[in-house]
Formats: sequence, structure tokens, C-alpha cells
Amino acid sequence: MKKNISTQTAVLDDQDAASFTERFRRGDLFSDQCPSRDVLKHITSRWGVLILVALQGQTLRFSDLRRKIKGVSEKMLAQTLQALESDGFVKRISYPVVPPHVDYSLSALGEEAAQQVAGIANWIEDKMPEITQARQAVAAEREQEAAARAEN
Amino acid sequence: MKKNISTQTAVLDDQDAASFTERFRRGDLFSDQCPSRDVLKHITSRWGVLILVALQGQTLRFSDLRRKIKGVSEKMLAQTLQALESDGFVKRISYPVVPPHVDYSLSALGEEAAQQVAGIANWIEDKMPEITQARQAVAAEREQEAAARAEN
DNA sequence: CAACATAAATTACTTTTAGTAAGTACATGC
DNA sequence: GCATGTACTTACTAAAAGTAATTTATGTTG
Repeated sequence: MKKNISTQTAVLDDQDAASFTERFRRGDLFSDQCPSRDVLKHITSRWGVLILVALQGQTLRFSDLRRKIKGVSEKMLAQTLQALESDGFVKRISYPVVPPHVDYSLSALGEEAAQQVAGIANWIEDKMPEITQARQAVAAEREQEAAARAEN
Repeated sequence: MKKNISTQTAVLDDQDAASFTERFRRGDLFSDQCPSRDVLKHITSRWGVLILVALQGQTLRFSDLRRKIKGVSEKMLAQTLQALESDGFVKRISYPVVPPHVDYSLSALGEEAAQQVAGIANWIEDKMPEITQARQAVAAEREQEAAARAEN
């Protein structure tokens, strides 16, 4: 933490400190250091989104998830599941058998989060043709500009 | 691409190749290599979410965004804006004046995307107290388990 | 007239994160 | 006694993000 030099800044910092807890109790994603940023990070992480959508309304084993979410490594799957578990979105139930058997499912909070990210996921899948078209249009524009710059 | 050894796998690969375009025309986020994965990456990237929400319904300059989104570096802001522009979500208008003036706003497609991510953003901010509680509960559980393991 | 400020980047460099491949534990079937 | 299946973990490498200084062109200040 920064040391205060003048009395005035000290007072200002104290006001900040007083509102700090209150400001972060309800999340504020535009604020640096707000814990909600970590939650956003976990939920919207590359594999977090897909895990949440995959587990919506169903229980799956580790290997099921690995098969369903094409391209995820065991390391990242385990890591992301642990992050989501820490946030209370994912429930992990381990049966002490050999070979191991571990079930993953969503908590009530996790199902809510999953609905939100499913919104994005479905929107992207739906609009993918439009997006592809838009990407090509932007790329074409850029080429034209590049050609115009080359003439000078 | 893998070389086919038997005729049978060749046929299977041809089927895959035939359906490849069709399978990816509409996005499939669970498929590896589907272009929709890149779009998801851009939209749900650490700063992508915040940029989309910040630009919802309004035009902002580069420096406005930098001020609004606390903690973003100039490099990452520029980089993420470029990615979102490539996907056709963000419109960039540069006025050739000194000092430079560049306006950023959302396209129709971008506004739709922003609505989706705003859903997550608002949900997190709303539920942050609950999430904080859940996290503490999970942390407490883990400590208990750790203590139980230590007894053995 | 030289120094400085300004907005929007970009570049070089460091640190953090993600990806890859191999290893671990233990019972069961061949 | 060696391969198999499951859910991880670990060591290493590649990629991405963070940090700080530099760029560009011009108008204002001293």
C-alpha cells in the first residue's frame, strides 16, 4: 500500500478504505482488484465456458468431459474444474474405487452461471455465419486500405 | 493432415472432410479447430468482456476506455480492440488530427454480443455476495478435509 | 526557438499462463 | 508379468500477458 504524505491524502485514502469493503461487496467489474474480476476470469476462461455448458443439467465424469470438450488437455481440465469448484460452481464427488471414479456436476449457483455463458455460446453458434461474413468484410476493407497506402 | 493407410479410413476421412465445412458453417464450440472457438476467445477474453460492456450503447475514445476499464494496459486495450474489430464487433473511426482522435463504438453484431456478455457481467456483480459466501464455504470444507487427512 | 504536452499506438523486455508429454497409483483381465 | 483404465500430477516448452520506454506530428509554453 502507498504511504500517505499529506494529511489531506490520508483523509481521502481513509474514505476510500471505508468504502472499499462496501464497494466490493457487490461486485464492480470495472474496478481493478475487485474479486469479481477473478470470478469473471474463471467463468469466461477458455475452458471454463465449455465446462459450464457441458455440465448444464447433467453429471459427467472427468473422462466424459475430456471426450466432450475436444482439444482440452487433462491438465487444463483439472485446473479449470478446480477453479470452478473453488468458486462454488462445480460439485465434485469422488468414489474411492479402483480405477478412480469422480463425478462432476453444477451447484445451483453454477447452473445460473452456466445459463449466462450458454447465452453467449448459443449466440456465437447461431450467428457464426454472420460473424464469418463480417470478418471477411473487415479483412477486405483492410486490404483496400493497405493498397491505398501502398500507392503513396 | 494425416495420411490414410487403409481404404476404410480414407472413406471415413472423406466423409469428415465433406461435412467439415457444413459442420463449421454453424459454429460448434465443442469441436476443436472450429473457428467459433476464436470468436469465443475474443469475446470472453479478460478485456474483451469489459470493452464490450463499456461500449454498449455509446461511443468512447481510446483514452476513455483506458480510464473506464481500470487496470488495462495500453497494449492490451489496443490488442483486444483490434481483435474485436477483426470479428466485426467494434467499429473504429480515426480522425487525422494532432493529437490523434479515435472513436470506438459497437456494430449491430457487437451490440448483440455485448448484451450477451453484459448478462454474465451483471449476474456476477449481482451475485457477488453469494459467490463470496460460497467460496468461503468451499475453502472451509477443504480445510476440514486437510485436517482429517493429517490425522491419519 | 527549443522544450514540452497530447492521444494513440507500438516495441523490447520480463513474468505469468497455457500447452505437451510423460509419470503415478492400484486393481483387473490376458 | 504386462497391458489396461481412470483421474490426476509434474517437468518442460511455447505462447500470451504485463511493464515500461519510445514513436509520431503538431500546437502551446517559456
